[in-house]
Amino acid sequence: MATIYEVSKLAGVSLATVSRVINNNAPVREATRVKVLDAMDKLGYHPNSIAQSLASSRSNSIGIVVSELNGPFFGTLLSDIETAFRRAGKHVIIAAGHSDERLEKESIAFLKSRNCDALILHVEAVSDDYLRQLNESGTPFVILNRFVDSLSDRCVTLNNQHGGYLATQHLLRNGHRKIGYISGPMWKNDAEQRYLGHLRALAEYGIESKSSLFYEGDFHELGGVKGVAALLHADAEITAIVCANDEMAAGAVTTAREQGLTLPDDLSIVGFDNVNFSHYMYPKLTTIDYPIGGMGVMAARWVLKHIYQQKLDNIQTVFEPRVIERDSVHSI
Amino acid sequence: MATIYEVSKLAGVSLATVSRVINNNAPVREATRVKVLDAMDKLGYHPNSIAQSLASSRSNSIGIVVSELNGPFFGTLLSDIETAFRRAGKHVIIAAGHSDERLEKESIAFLKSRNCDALILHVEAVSDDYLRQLNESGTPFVILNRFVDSLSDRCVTLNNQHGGYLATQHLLRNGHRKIGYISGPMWKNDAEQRYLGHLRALAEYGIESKSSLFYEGDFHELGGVKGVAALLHADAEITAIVCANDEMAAGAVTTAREQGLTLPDDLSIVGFDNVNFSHYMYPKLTTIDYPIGGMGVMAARWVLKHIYQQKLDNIQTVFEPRVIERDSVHSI
DNA sequence: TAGTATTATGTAAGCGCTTTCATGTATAGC
DNA sequence: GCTATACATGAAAGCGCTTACATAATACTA
Repeated sequence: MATIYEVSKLAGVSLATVSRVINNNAPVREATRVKVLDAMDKLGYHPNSIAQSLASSRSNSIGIVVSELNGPFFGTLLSDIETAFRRAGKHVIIAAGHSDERLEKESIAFLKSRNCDALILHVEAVSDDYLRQLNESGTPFVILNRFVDSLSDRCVTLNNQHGGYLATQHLLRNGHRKIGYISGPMWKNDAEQRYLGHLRALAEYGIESKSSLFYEGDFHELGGVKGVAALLHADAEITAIVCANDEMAAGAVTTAREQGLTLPDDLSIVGFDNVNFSHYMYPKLTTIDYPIGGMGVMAARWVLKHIYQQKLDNIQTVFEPRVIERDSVHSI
Repeated sequence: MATIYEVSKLAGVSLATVSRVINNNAPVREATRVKVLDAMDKLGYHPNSIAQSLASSRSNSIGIVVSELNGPFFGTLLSDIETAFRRAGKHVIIAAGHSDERLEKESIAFLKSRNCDALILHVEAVSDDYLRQLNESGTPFVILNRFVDSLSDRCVTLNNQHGGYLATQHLLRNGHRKIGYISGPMWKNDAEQRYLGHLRALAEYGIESKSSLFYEGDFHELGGVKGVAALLHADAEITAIVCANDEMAAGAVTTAREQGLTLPDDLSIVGFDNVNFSHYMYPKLTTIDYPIGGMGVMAARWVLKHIYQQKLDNIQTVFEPRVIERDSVHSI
């Protein structure tokens, strides 16, 4: 592998000059630039990014921690983030936190030891305090889907409460009054917020919430499976269920059908996230759109702007959900 | 950030000794080691991985190129690869090739410029020759889901042909004789192999293949949608369709139902890949299992063994598919 | 106990770049 | 034509490590 030294030799200039044309960060006479470019070409030279990083203390890498690498939700997120960064010549290093405090911390430590210039964090288990502390420690980061006081400018969030509100409102508007709710784990902020939105919609229609209509699931298929079973058992007159994410909705649909119900006639279901399989389902799932890709891109833009000094405007930090009407809600 | 120099100062030893305890690659007296460890602890020292890489010309990073970052298939793959490497203290850099020759080459170039110690490639558009050439160029790599002559020891593949055979055989065994086939793009090796397997099964039952029963799709939902439409139109007596992947199967199911068919009674469908949403479908999809996670892990083991000298045995290079029976096939 | 083999540690030369500072060369203003 | 100013280039000192190679300390042999 050719080095900058050989290029400078061939071009008859100094190392510094070659470096300048590589980085294009200082004036170089056109003729010189051409000489250098030619030499690089002739040698098939590519800068050694490791050496660049060491000398400039910039790794051009961004660490991402998400809960899971698989799953439709994070796939979309990662895909869009990667595209945004690669376009800028940066690369991403990805680690999975598995919604576990220890693993999340480990992932962050790992990424820091990798000299990432910045981190994008979708973490659920670590505390706000930990994040505030991390903020002191040097490595800049932006937080996805979570609002942390005093770090608000680095948080890219969805208005989860409004999403929960919309889901239930949609059912209410379609005439449903006995509405079950299958929640995510309530210790997760987004799960809590979505539920709060649900309650707000109920309240607006003067409907009182009953604990028999609530089931705390796990954000996975199984939660939906157990959830419908429990809900239907507790109150046979339920006509609709909102599931706090699409995976649980998938489990709910399957189980409801297995119990002999026809969907959506006997039971309406609305999901949350608008994950890509939601329209492969039958009936096609009515759900709340979570613009996760756009949020990822926005996080990337934040990094590009604040860390790499690209002049970008309009960093949007709060995103709004909206309902995607498909076939899983029956009007009564 | 503390450096090795400060550690050596505090511990009262030389840089070299500190390096030795970090890397644990040369004898150090126990007392000395303890002194050094203490000093590191006191200073909160973490080695700078960039500097380590530069000095050792080892980046401890592995580049992965896949077609897409989203999609259930690659999610599983990436997840398992990441886990395997992180356990070994390595990290992965991911790039998307989008099944496009230029983008795939670009991704590879990008990863090489990032000084990856090795690459794991799931590429479809670049030629075998390009890969052989790449092999000369220095950066070692392993190829996923593709067999390249003269690089066979670096190829981790699925027996796609056998998969195609199994899919059709399953239908045949259930009494179907008029079987449509929705293929992936035939220029893709796996699509071709699966189709070959299909033909073989047909031949075994003495059934002649008809072009009216074949549709070349795109491996995406749309391919399935158009595929059923075309097939049903060409031959109304079709009783079953094999789709060369689950996404097309999803499109096929939806469209068939929209055309008024009851599944699986009127039409049986089998997919391929056993992607995670395939059992969220209705009817739950009978499909061919593609052990993509295991294959990814095997690729990782190859790298660990050959590049990082871990002593690992049993690198399996060919994986076998198997049928996953669910509810989308009707016996006649 | 001298002599040799081992083990433990230190010295210093890089790895391939970036960047500050100094120097040199054109251009402009008068 | 001469100084002031901007532009262009080079020299050299790192960035924080690893790793020969050299040397010192210890163990083993006869």
